Amino acid sequence: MPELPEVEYIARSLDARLPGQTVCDVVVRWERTLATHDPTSFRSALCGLTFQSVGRRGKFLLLELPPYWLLIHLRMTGRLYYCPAPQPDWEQNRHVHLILSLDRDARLYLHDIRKFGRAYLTFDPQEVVGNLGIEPLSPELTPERLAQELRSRRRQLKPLLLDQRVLAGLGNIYVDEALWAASIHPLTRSHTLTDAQIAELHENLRRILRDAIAHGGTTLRDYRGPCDETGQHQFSLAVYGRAGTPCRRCGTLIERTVVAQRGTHYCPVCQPVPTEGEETLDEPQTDS
DNA sequence: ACACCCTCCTGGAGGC
DNA sequence: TGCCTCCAGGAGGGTG
Repeated sequence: MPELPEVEYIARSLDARLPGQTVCDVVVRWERTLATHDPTSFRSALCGLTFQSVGRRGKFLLLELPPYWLLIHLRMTGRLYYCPAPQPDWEQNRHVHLILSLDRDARLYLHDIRKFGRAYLTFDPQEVVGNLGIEPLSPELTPERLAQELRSRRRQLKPLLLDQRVLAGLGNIYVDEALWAASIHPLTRSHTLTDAQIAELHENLRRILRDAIAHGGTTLRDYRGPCDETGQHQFSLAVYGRAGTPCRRCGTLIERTVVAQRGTHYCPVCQPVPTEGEETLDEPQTDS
């Protein structure tokens, strides 16, 4: 499932290929892929436009096609595949829902087994990504800013970190990895973290995201880069998908549980369950 | 404010 | 071998 590192890798790869290319034709095979248009208006809006740049915001790909922006969210199983010539296998693939024909017969395919991915065509990207929180790798995300985001809420840490309105781009894999690296239990209440824990979380979160980008992302099953390449970060995972295997730090078997309807992987020794005492101490006031 | 559940989807895995 | 059921989960919506 593409999260920040995978989307960042895809954006960089496409930014080296798409700028200067003009859209010659558009084929929509699954209408609901289009979040903002019907196939006819989508096609007539895009045809003749030229790519200017490709970037990322959270888990959204931002494809600049003046005067429009084409925003793509890959959700669970979405893939973008670029090739300099039409590929019969891809043209006929039943999971290809969108095909852009470019200059010199190049192709950009949107492939999505579960059909959750969405494409948004807009003049103003803020209409789509305006509610996203801070970028985890931005210089603005200092330990102090992270502390402010965490302490202004009283939520379980895992669902908070997954909330795109707070931090933009984190998904299930990297949240589990970051919490393990910082030795924090996923159910810990956000306002109970110490300065030291927040510093650990800040540092490890950013390190893991940078490593994963450098590794071309994590390929567990479906993820591929725009040239069909797999990522390599799956070999560096400490907890995600490792239930029943030894913790890389202490040797205890990694456990899997469910938090906020999401599979959650952690080390029961390195990430001890937060004690109830902290919370009751912190909120002694009761309703009257 | 926050937790919880449902919906969208399909392929893969497990049970028998 | 084959059929059936369950499960994974990002995001948005509704409910309590």
